[in-house]
Amino acid sequence: MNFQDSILKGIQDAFASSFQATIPLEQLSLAPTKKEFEGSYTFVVFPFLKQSQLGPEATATQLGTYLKTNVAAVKDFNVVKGFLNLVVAQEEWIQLFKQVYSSATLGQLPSNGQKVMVEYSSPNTNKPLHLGHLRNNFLGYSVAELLKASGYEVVKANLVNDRGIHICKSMVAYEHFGNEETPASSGLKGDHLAGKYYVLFDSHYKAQQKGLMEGGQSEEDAKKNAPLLLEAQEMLRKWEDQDPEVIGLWNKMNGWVYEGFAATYKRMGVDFDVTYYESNTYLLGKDIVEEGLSKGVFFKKENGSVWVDLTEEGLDEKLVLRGDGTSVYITQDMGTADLKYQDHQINKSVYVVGNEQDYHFDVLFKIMRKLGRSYGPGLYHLSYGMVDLPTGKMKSREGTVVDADELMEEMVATAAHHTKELGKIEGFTEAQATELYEMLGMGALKYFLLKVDPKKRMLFNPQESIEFQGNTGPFIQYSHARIAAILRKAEQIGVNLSADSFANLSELAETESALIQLLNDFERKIKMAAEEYSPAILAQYLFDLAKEYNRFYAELPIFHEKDSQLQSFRVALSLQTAKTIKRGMSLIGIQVPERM
RNA sequence: GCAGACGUAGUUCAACUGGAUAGAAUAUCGGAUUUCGGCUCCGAGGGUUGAGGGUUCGAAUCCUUCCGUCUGUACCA
Repeated sequence: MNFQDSILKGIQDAFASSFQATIPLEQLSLAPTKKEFEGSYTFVVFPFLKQSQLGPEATATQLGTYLKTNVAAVKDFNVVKGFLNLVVAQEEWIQLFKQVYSSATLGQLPSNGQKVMVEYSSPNTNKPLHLGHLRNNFLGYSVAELLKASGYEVVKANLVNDRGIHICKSMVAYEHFGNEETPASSGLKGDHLAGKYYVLFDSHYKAQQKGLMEGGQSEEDAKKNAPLLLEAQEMLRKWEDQDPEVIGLWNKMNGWVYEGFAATYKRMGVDFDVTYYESNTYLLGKDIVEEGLSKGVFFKKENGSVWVDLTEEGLDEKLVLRGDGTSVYITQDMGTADLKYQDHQINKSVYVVGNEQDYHFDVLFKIMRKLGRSYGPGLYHLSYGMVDLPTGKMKSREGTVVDADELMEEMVATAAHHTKELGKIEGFTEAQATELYEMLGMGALKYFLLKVDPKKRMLFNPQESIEFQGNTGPFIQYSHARIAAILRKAEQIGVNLSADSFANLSELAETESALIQLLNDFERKIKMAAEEYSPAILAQYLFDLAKEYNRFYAELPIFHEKDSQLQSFRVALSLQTAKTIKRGMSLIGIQVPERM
């Protein structure tokens, strides 16, 4: 039991003895004290005035008096209005630090026996990934890692949209204009090659429309009748009939795309335990429609189409199967939800998908719950906001998308440029330098995209994202490298790092206890970030930790400290901070260097 | 039209879920350092939390009415 728990227990006892009131422990909580006031933890008494039958100040004072005499950790207290600020005894901080310092499982909570699937990325195979996908992938990866750290067993899944009219468009264009071009012959990454033909399709399609309209057709008709579109539709039919030639081309082009994606994923540092392909799942879900009809969850209209009535839940009636018996989007999603459960017996299922699909997932989850699925309550849509550019909205058709590969390349190049300018890499081999640039460039990018609350729409500012100062990834990476330098020196001169070496320490500076307080908060933050599916919570924490460390570093000497206990303690504190930063950054997918 | 999300220093974001004088970063201005790393640290200015009303001891947060921005509302995926 650490002293926070003993303080809470003390408050509970104080209510019992001073006010004859029983308050469940869950209702009591401590907040960190604002820095303008003296103390480390604050208890807010307002909510408990009914139990105390006294005014706020009197209640707080009575509680404070009780705590000071009965709880060892509480050295002193002060009362401001209804806020009881508690000053923690120095020895308690040192005790707490020893506890944190000796933990063998830093940043890993015990298993909770639950299994969760996190589906993210989910690309289309007709074009390369862009900035929006970066947010999706970084979020998905990080949330999966956070869930793992907070005790879940995690399955990372990718559902690839590898079929449909958009893929056929790329294929049709390739047939017309491809001249047997391949990634090898063109020097293009496979996904970029497919994307090139998707764009070509669009421009030729538009030209045909224009021609038809000049020939007298309405815009609407021209869109429907353009030969290229008809060809793509015909190709989709052939694909569904398993036409060998079409399937052959489809396999060939998708193969190129997967090679391209593999390279992109590798650089992004994300991975998957399972990959689902829509070409395998798009026919699923029809049996669920039958099930829903027999359970009375769905109903049939005169033309044979099947619907679900969600008006009681505040939504509309929603189609789940067309009149001709063919599937719609949500039909296969129902099927895939069941498939995921059959394959992995998951308790929870997280979908990392943009917020333009809020309505869709609302409907899907309500249906699965109505059908009584055991995993129904565990369905969660991690809905994230769009990424805007300073120039305005991203639009693929207008060519204002930011390509993921290009952006990553640019970030790494900028990191290289910055680092060379600062000239801190003497002694690095070429390979080490390259590795460092990669770490810094990707760290800057990931941190920039993850530090914002996922739910919120965010602005991507290219200039600001590659900054190395302020609330950035490289600032935190720098802090780690700096501590690593200290640890190297400590080892060299043989500083004793065992907890015993500072056993009799009794005086701490304020920045030291503040650091301990932060270090102790690590696992709570992991838990919070996992529960809210928000890597931003952890990112913010790591920034605060790095800042607090830098303050400590600026204020107190380490190797110039004469007292060997203090010196050992400060190096140990540095070590613990480095470990925490390293582990925390890994949970948001960022690596930290030993030197930079 | 209907539904939902959002609106916080010049800018980009926080605010531990209703708590204290709304905090960081950045930019601007001023300062520090015989130290183990000047990508560091300290300080200053900068706010009617879109507007009004309500609930509460207490509201950026909850309710309500406006205003603004965005998304969704396909027998598309």
